[in-house]
Amino acid sequence: MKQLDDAQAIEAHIVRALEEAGHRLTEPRLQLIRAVADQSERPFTGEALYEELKKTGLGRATVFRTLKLLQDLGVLSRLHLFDGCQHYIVTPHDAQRDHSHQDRLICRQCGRVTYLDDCPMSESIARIAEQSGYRIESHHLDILGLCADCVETAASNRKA
Amino acid sequence: MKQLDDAQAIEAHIVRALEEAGHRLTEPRLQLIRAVADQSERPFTGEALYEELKKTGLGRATVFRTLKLLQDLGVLSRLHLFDGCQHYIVTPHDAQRDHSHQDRLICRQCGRVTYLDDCPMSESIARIAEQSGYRIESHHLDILGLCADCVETAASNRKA
DNA sequence: TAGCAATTGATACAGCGTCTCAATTTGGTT
DNA sequence: AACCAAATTGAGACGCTGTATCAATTGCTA
Repeated sequence: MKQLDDAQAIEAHIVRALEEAGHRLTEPRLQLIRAVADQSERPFTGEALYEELKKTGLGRATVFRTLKLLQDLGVLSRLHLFDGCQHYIVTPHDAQRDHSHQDRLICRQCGRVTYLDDCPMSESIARIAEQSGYRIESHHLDILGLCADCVETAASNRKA
Repeated sequence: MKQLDDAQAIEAHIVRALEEAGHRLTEPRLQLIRAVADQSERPFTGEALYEELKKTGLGRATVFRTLKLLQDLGVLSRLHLFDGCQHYIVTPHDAQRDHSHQDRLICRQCGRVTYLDDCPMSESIARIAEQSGYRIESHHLDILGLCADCVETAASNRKA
């Protein structure tokens, strides 16, 4: 399983992606990037991020605009959970080159997201393409359950 | 690959699911179910469905309420595409018992959805659980590409 | 350091549903 | 067949998650 980099590395990486794409690194953007990098393993909503950032003066539009920009750059992804589609999360660094897919484990209790480092689908894709006639371009795999920590918590709560 | 039943079978099946769960089969619901069954292989939006059904007098709230009800019963699912999360589609009959997962092929051109009949993940799940420590409960696999028809159309357009 | 495009914030608006509530319909019951 | 209680409906207000507009501001580059 993949460990995400620390907040500082993620921040630097997002900043670089932004500048390489020819966008300006403004104060509001930097603030947002910092907030996002600090949360890198947990999904967050745009609304929650706005609530946090508006204290320092950021506007609603700026928050959502920047989220969209970072999605377009591939450094943020969206999560589609049972209770809605409004969650964002930092895309792992090396998944960004290969836009073709993402495979992740999502904890329904605490929201933690863990990325698989080797794709369990790689061997099946060719067969599925042949059987179905589809020209396959990408896929998304979300595996849902309880992470190790939450399993443990649940177990000890049951005992107590 | 799985062929969905014809519209009539789907309609009957949804009606049965509704009644078995103790809900009433009203005229508005029947109209909605018919409209949905006719579209069974294609995703549709709530808005489009409402546009169609309001001609016969259905209200907006009824349409969305019924969509939600049918989702809760498991006979409708939602699709999360690049351009949003507002698409619904009929869940294949035998995927309903086993709520634990769905595996599907989605054509980005025409929207057609095809369901896999054997889950390509079944062998990987145990290993992933072990390596990650997660207690895995379900998963969603969406494979994106072009369906056979759309591949062909694209090819003949290129020739012309 | 001046200039000008990119960016911002305020605010109105849009898409997709959901809530409220009075009126209607349903399925079961006499 | 008419009655009844509960489920359902439709109209329209509302809510959440963003987007568009536009004047004011800021960052890069000459």
